[in-house]
Amino acid sequence: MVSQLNPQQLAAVTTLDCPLLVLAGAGSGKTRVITEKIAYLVKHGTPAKHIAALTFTNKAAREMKSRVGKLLSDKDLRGLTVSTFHSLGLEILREEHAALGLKKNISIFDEHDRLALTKELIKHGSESWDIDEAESYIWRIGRWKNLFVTPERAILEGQGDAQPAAQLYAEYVRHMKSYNAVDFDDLILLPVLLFHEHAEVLDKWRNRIRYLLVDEYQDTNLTQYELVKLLTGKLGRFTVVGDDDQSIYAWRGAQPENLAQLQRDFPRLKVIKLEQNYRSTGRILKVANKLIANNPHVFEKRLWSALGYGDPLRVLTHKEEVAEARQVASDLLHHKFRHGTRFQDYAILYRSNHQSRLFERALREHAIPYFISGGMSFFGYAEIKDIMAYLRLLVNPDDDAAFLRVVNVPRREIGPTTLEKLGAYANRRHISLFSACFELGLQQSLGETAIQRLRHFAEWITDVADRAQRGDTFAVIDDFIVKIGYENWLRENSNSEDAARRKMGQVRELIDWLKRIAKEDEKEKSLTEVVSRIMLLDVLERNQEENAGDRVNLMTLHAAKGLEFPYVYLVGMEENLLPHQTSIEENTIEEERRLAYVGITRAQKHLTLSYCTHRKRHGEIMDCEPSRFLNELPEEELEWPERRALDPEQKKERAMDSFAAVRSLLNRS
DNA sequence: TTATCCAAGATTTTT
DNA sequence: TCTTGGATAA
Repeated sequence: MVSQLNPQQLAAVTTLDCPLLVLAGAGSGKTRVITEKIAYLVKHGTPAKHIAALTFTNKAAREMKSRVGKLLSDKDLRGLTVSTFHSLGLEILREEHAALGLKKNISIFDEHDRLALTKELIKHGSESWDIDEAESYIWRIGRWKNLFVTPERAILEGQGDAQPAAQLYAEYVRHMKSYNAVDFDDLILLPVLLFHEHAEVLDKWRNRIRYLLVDEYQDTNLTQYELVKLLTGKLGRFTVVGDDDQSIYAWRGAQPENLAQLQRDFPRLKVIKLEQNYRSTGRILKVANKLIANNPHVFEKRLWSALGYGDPLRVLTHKEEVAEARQVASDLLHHKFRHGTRFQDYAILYRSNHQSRLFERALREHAIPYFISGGMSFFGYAEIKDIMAYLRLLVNPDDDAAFLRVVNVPRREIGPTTLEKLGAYANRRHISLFSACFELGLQQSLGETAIQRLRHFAEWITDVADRAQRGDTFAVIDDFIVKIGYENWLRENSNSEDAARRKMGQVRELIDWLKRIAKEDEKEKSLTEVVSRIMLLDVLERNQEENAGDRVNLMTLHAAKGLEFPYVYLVGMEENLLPHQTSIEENTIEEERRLAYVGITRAQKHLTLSYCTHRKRHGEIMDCEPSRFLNELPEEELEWPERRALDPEQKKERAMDSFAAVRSLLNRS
């Protein structure tokens, strides 16, 4: 099986004596290299329990697990870690919580909880904080966490305008700790801090993970890189696989520079390039190479293919966005019938989610089945958040975010004023809202009825948590959802009976999902484990099952990374859309170019690009220019009838050409 | 405490 | 244009 690898892939798999960076171009078989390498390691004396492979998404981890499963026996696989960075972080935190001063029942705060906490802190805190800046403070705090900067350092080193955020950061950390909660960034940051401070703990983990593989390495941030360095130590027993041309998450803190940094930190680093592409035709790769050549590169790379040259790429021009959607839909349908393909062979890719609506409508008009990935997160639904908050509260009653979310849902006549006073009291005493409910001192700030209501709620939570702990956890959960009359509450708060039914369906789906997670793997999981596990999962896992069936794929370019389709439509190729307007303003064109590159390299056989000359934006019809990226593609590979001379240079060339043509005609006669 | 209206803002979103 | 959230009135 190893013999089927090409020479570069083989070298990547068998190189064990030095740290290794694999620069894997799009479609060059990087997942294959990682999975084969895990098998190779096991067969050459490293037990699976000492190997860890890290990915960014649960989906990638799942895929990798299943592929390794085909290469190794169950016995050989035992103890292998294939997980996301965040899951590994959670595992470390759970095992080492004591060293960090945390309790075992850790809550995970999502974006929403984070915002709620921040706003709460701003309201009760220093004058220098501005509630309207909440989002930007959060962004800054996240930045610091990703750059491995502690509050102390942020305060010391922060420039004047960063000071309020730095102060808030310190306060935020303090509160999170008292809630026994962590956010997504903490799942990486806290293990790193722990390893820095406790050499013996680090040793333990280094001994456990003796070989580390990292997928999509270009997407790591500084803290994640620090974690990799700590775990692998000076020996650098690792293989990281990445592609700087597919770095599209810099806006989320990813540092593609980590690729180059590796060479400086590990002088013995070996670099192997995978340049043979097994996905696309030669022509598609030529176009992609040409486009990405406009970006600066630390490592030069040139993809090639043995799959034949293929058809020219088409560029479709449309008058406006509705026409674009309709033409793409009918073009797709014609193509399907002419070539006898399946709907699932097609993908429509766009820059931003709102573009999907038009395509949905057009596909429906043509009775074409479709499937949208991404968009609304499962955890974006209020009913899911409510139930999750209840579950979190059962696991960890000190989780204030969860407490606030559900204390009055359904209505328990505990209004904002009561909560405000309770919050102020809890804040003074440095305790959670839940604990505050039981304190005698509360009588000074709150009336008797309010206190009674709060206590009643808190006691009820304690009681349910107790029962869930002792008895059949899920029976208790089913029971409390009925008990609180959640279904009725949904009915009262929905526009229609239909909507209420749908929402209740979602809740049931969540509970079923929880049950499934509790039972997966050999050992039964505790509610704590299930709840934190589910906080790290999202839409994708759910969509996984729904995606069955022969349907056209609709998704953003970000969501398309890692996927491939025989026929791809890359739509909305216009200035201000791709590249996105804000990217133009902030001058982050290179990342937009990579985004276009990712889109192009998804196509196996045929790629159609499309743009509009006019588009309605925020209700107003605007003129659109074709994307600069279209002009960067080699003209001879495109079928673009409407191509107009777009930049002055080309206009000049064009003019010269026709001038020459006329002259040669004249000369002939 | 809840319903309703109006203004503002509108990328991408692995966990 | 459409959604969301804040302010206001009942």
